[in-house]
Amino acid sequence: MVKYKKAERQRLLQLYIERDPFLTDEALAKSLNVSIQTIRLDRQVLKIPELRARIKAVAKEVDEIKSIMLEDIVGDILNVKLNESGTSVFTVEETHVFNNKTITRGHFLFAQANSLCVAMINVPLALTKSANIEFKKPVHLGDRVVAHAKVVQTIGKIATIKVESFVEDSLVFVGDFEMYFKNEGEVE
Amino acid sequence: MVKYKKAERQRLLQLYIERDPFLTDEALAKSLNVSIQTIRLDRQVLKIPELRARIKAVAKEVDEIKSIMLEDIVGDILNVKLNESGTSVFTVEETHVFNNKTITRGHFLFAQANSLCVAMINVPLALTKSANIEFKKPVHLGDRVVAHAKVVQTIGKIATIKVESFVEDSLVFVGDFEMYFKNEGEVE
DNA sequence: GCCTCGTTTAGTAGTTGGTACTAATTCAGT
DNA sequence: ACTGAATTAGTACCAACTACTAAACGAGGC
Repeated sequence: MVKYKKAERQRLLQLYIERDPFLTDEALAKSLNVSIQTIRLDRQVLKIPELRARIKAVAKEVDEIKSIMLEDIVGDILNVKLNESGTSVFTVEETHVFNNKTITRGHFLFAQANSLCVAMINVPLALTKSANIEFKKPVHLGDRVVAHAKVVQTIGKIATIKVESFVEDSLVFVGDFEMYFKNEGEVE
Repeated sequence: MVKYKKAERQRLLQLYIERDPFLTDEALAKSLNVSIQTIRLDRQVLKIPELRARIKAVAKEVDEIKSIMLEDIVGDILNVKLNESGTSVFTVEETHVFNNKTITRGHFLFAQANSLCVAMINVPLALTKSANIEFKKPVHLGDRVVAHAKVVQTIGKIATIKVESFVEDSLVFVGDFEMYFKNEGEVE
């Protein structure tokens, strides 16, 4: 039942809402031991939006994240000549780097290359059979990674694709991918 | 300005809300060319909650999704003997498979193996230098993938790790990873 | 003591996006 | 033309606010 001073109360308010954006003014008023009006004044000066707006913002964020996660593709694919060549651009964001570091986790570079290979094969479903990859240089937060892929050969149901990824002019990743053409309804 | 029949309208209603949960009854009423009351009756029979509840439900997913995405690790890592061996378990969910198919996108299997290799190296930051991987069999939605990793040799700043991933007793993925020990503050 | 200014609280009206309900109207099929 | 289902209209109520005015409180200065 402590009464905080204005500054401390506003600091706590901010903290509480950051920790749990689902708190109503009423709940906040009770836990900070002031009236609802005070909470509203505080929110106003701190420019914290109301509960519904906060929830909406969180939900919008989730939507974006989900749509990114549900994509088959990592990176934006450009200039695909089916069964020939293709290019993909991928910009490294916070979610792609190691915690509190700036170096990109390798599997995103692999995923970009792999996605590009899948997209270049003109069949309903192409699966990666094998890959031989090399990480040439660390890639950092904010880097724009451009992957170039070329089909080297196609024998029967297997295509061999060479991928080279660059940040600016420096080679960061190379990979040889063997892609397998899977027919619809095929038994595995 | 078409008026749909009841069944068709309710089908569309469901579809619209699934595609965009942020639609108000008013907006839905306009696009389906009926009154707000009809939309509310429809929602009631279809057991679709109101806008705020829908948004809230979406927002509540945030913690799970975010924590999954912000993790450095794909899969749960068990039994790690540093610089020796390790095991990781990864269950394939909807987000990991190709759209409307059941086959896992290869880069998640790679990511699992790669994450496990990173976790097994007892330095502040281990980077993948190269990998030689093979996808032996397609992995499906719901499959529980167990990856076993063994350090084969360590020479200087490079460790070689062999990873084998299984679904039940069948080998689905093998990979040889070269991991590079990155010292703190090292220039790249 | 009293005065004052900043802070807090109280109270009112209005908003959004609903629920829950009743009653009236429209439409479709016989 | 009638009937039952479907639709629309209308009302009261709710949560969680915004925006505003006004009153009460409280600590420091003279």
